[in-house]
Amino acid sequence: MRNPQRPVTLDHVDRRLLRALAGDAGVTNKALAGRLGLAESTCAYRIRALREAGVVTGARAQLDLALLGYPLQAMIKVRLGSHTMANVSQLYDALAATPGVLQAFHVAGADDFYLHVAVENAEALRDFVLRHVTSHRVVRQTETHLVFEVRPGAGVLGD
Amino acid sequence: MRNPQRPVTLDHVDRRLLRALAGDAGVTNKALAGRLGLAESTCAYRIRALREAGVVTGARAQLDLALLGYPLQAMIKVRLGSHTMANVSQLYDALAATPGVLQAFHVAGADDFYLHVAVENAEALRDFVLRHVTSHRVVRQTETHLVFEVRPGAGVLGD
DNA sequence: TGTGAAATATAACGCTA
DNA sequence: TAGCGTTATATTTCACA
Repeated sequence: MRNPQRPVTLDHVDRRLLRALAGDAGVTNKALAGRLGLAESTCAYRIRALREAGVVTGARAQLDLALLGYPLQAMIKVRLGSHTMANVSQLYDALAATPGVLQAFHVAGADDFYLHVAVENAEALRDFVLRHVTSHRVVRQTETHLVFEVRPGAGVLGD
Repeated sequence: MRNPQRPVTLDHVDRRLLRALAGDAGVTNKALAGRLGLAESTCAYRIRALREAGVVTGARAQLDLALLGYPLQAMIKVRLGSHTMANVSQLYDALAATPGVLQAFHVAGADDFYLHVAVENAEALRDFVLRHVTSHRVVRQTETHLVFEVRPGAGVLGD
């Protein structure tokens, strides 16, 4: 690991490696090396270096949420009535830890949090909001928007 | 692969496997089997079955965006002036493919898209909005909110 | 960059409950 | 049907030249 504040300098090969790994972390070193025209040993070395530098922080499996029985997604905007540090961070912890929450964004503006959630159906969504969001005293208002679709973006390195 | 519409039935072991893989896709089969108390052959078999069932769709490396030089994140709400199918899907394609976009949400409500983006600094954020969002004719209005922090949620399986 | 040894993954098999 | 243990083969990883 390195100083997490100072940006790392990457060359073109690093960028291509990161792009490839961001798209498919399961790719084998052999395949990657072949695709980029590197020796396998070199490719493995650079990937390890990127990991040790902290640029690659881990890998997560992507799940088909609909197949798992959670075909409905929503974005829930949460607005607080009180913004003491303790209130905000405690609620943030609680919301992020609630099953069904895919991501919790703490944002600036009129709303405080955006919760991206996946649920079984409309009824489960209503229950989620009532039981796990508005049930917190500090929550003053919520606004729930159905998510038609989520797409992975090009990312900071482009595609 | 299976019929992508019909939910799969998972037992408790499958759930634990998916939770583990969602948190760290890089874990070795040996370690996973040991942790869950399975034979390595059984563990490998079940993981492959989950993959073939389409439950696990892939794996993505997580990058430290600040270390890469993109320490600033924002959520940009995008509202269109015309909602023909062609307009919407074409803009969606263009926005998702724009470098800097981490995720693009197509949502119901007054706003049409939420763009989660990462940029170098405030100036880059302004340029992003002007050059890649409001430059599209069909975009009527945008609203940009700084993202203080993003947390991975517990996910549909809990943590 | 290349090499080689150790660790690991993969896939197939038969056996069992 | 699912789990287990065992094979053999392929692949990855890592230290070193």
